[in-house]
Amino acid sequence: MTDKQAHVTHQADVTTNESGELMLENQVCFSLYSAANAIIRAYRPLLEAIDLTYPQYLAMLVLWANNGINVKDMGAKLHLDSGTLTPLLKRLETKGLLDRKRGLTDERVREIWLTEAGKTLKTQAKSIPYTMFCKSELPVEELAALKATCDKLLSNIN
Amino acid sequence: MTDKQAHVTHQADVTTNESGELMLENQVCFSLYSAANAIIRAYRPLLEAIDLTYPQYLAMLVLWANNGINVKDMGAKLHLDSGTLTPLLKRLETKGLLDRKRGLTDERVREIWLTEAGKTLKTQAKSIPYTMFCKSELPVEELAALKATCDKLLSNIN
DNA sequence: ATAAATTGAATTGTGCGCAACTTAATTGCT
DNA sequence: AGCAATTAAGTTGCGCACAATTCAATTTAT
Repeated sequence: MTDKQAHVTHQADVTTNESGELMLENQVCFSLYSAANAIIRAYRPLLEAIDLTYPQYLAMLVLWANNGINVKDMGAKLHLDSGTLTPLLKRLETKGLLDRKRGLTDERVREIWLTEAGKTLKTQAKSIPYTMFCKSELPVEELAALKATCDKLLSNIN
Repeated sequence: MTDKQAHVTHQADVTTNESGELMLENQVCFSLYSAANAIIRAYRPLLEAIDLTYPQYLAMLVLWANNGINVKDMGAKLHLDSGTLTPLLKRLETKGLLDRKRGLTDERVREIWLTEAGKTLKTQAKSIPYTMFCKSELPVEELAALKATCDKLLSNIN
């Protein structure tokens, strides 16, 4: 969306906004999109050291806190569906970090259990958040505000 | 990175931070990543009406303001490389929205020129930013702050 | 009890992002 | 002029995201 559109909210015909509403430079969404890409790019060298991609790292974060979680619940936490998670989890299984077991009471669900290697990896991942914090070169307060706005945006949009 | 890490900056061993530094819920980057995905998801129904994806829409925004731009300069504006842009621009060419012409003075460069259909599409795209602004349900000031922080983050990280 | 509806996961297909590499054109150097 | 270095774009390959669909297991309604 375009920045500083308050005056637009008072007119029916948005397209008459002459002050460059279709200019890339004014679009909040583009900034968000580019920043998210840049963040993932910045994570890459850190995650290569433990042979994970950023989405794989997120899945491991969920597992480190919720070992044995199923695909649906992990998807709810990560805002991702089985179309993304199933192949991702298969790759992590191939790496030997987890096992994908069928639920005992319900054959449909897949429970994801960390292997010892998967549990051990947590130690090596501990330094990553602080390294990223340093790379950002932003004050904690601004990062907190950024997170709060992103969380609001996410819940408003869904 | 993890939220509220100020106290961590004063200690050498980051891994001793016991207060959940590896918890998904505290990670600014995850919020940013999820919000960016959600934004693109929210654009989709609007862009389907004009048969564009979000990255294709961004390329069209660049062209509407800079007709005849080359791939390298477009990449600089969008923070994307030729590996992403070449196939994307080929798809837009297939749709009949642009022509990819060789530079006259330098045979290496590709100049991207809008067709009449490509120029015409701008009219239909004009209402999109305001629709997205409404979907966000956030005050203009907060969106402006979000954009400012994202822009800073992007330039600090690169 | 059984047919219908729902649910959890997997599959298929498309389009990014990006690293790594290739190709061809241009520029710089001597 | 001639050759090395650089540059712009394209290609290849991998891993997401996600819509759409499929399939099997479970739940529900009758």
